[in-house]
Amino acid sequence: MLEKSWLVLDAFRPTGGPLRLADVAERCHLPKTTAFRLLTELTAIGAVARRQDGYYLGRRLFELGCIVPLERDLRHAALPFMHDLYEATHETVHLGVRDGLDVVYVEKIRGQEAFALPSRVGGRLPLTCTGIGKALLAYAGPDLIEEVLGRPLRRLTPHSIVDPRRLEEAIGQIQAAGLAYEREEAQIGGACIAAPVFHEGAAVAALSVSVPLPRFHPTRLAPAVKAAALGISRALSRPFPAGPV
Amino acid sequence: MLEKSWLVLDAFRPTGGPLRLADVAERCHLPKTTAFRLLTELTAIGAVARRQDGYYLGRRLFELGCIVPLERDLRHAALPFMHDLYEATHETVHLGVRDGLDVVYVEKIRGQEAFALPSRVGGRLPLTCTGIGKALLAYAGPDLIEEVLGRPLRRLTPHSIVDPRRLEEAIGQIQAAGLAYEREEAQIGGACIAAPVFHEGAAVAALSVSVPLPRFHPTRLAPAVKAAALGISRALSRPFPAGPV
DNA sequence: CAATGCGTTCCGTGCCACGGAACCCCGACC
DNA sequence: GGTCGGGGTTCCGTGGCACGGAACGCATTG
Repeated sequence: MLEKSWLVLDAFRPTGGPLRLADVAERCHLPKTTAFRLLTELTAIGAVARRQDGYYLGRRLFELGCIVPLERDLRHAALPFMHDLYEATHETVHLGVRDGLDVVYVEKIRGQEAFALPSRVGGRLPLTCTGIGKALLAYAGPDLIEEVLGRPLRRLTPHSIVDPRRLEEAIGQIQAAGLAYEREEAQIGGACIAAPVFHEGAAVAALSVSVPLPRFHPTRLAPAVKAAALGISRALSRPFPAGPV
Repeated sequence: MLEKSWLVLDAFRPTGGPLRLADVAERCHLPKTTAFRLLTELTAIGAVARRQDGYYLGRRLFELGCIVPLERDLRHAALPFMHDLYEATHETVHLGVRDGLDVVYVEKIRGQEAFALPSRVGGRLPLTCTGIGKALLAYAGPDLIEEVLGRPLRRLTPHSIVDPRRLEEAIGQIQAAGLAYEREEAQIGGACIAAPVFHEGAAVAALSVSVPLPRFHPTRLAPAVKAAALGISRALSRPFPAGPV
């Protein structure tokens, strides 16, 4: 039952709803009755909310989601530096972590002249198609790099890197410079520059600034991104205040 | 099983972990074996993560929590205005909604000289002890006001309003001015000013600026808070872009 | 009116959630 | 070194309940 209930919750990706009973049943490949039963229970629990137009993910998920410690602690450390970076650039600032072969976006400050980006907090994109992902990959160690190079590379745009040799080359450059660049690999018309954030010698996250391509001036952005990432790394090496603020 | 599993997840409030098996069992009043079984399954699902020092809430909750639509849509609309307000004041900016008799904090931008506040995103505080809560209450309609006034009022500090007559008076003032003030009711040494955010004639959220008391100048803050809240209300009356950004 | 599609209820069946007891491991203490 | 206690893990009999097909109720459409 438990596994099925999470299947149901996942059916609400990526928008959180609204879904009708029949939609949920179909997405989960569950009998209608089972889906109904699960939705009813999840609604009682608060993990799902029912409105006139259908079911939505519910507040209880929001409340628990906010206290997931990894992401919470990382956000806590990173947000001041991200705000500084945002104030310096007024462009979209992202913080992401690696989970398997994906970037999971942990925080995002949208730029003033925001353009549509495929990223969202809590969302995932392939490591190999994004600045953050490549920065994380470059410092993830030889085993993971090997693994990634040994698989078909995913493509988000015609510019996405799908040639393992190109990727290997890019990784080398990232390792040399401590910075990752991305041009239209995740989004046509978009570019970004990313730097890894370290904790106890490992790259636990990466920080990026995303820009429309015509406005992309790497040499101008690089020092600010690097400084902010370094600031976060330093903040992460200090102990956290105990308990909730 | 489903209900018990959410009991287990709630055992991780408010910090998200670390908890040992025995802690979880005790908090949930469940037999150790049951708690172990549930934790093991939740770990397999990704809702809980196990580390050397114990169990934590897991990433899957984070990912789903980010797409809970009410909070997501409200954040999306409010964040630009909150950033503007933050840039104008450099103080802590909150956005909260009402759930039952609580404020649930939906977003928070921490001030540069942050001081410890009891609020956190995804957390709850009593309506009657906070600026946001009082703003929400004032526009929640007579039934809820009656209900709240008819119950013992909760206290967070010695300054918290626990006299129904005082609260009623405060509500009247908020309704007259369209602004709620709070002085040391939620936190000794803290103050804030809050304004409601409307959507289709109802106060669906409220926005506040929180300040250490010595720095609290309501007349200076009021126009900015009110303008930002109005901006959010306006943004909420416009249709949203469909799907994830 | 009939058909269709939506959600909801009913209930027989067999799956599995439950949890006490036993077990294993490790660290602390005598 | 042996014992104890506390942490977690495994085992398995039992009865609780998850499951889902079928039936039902309602609204809409042709």
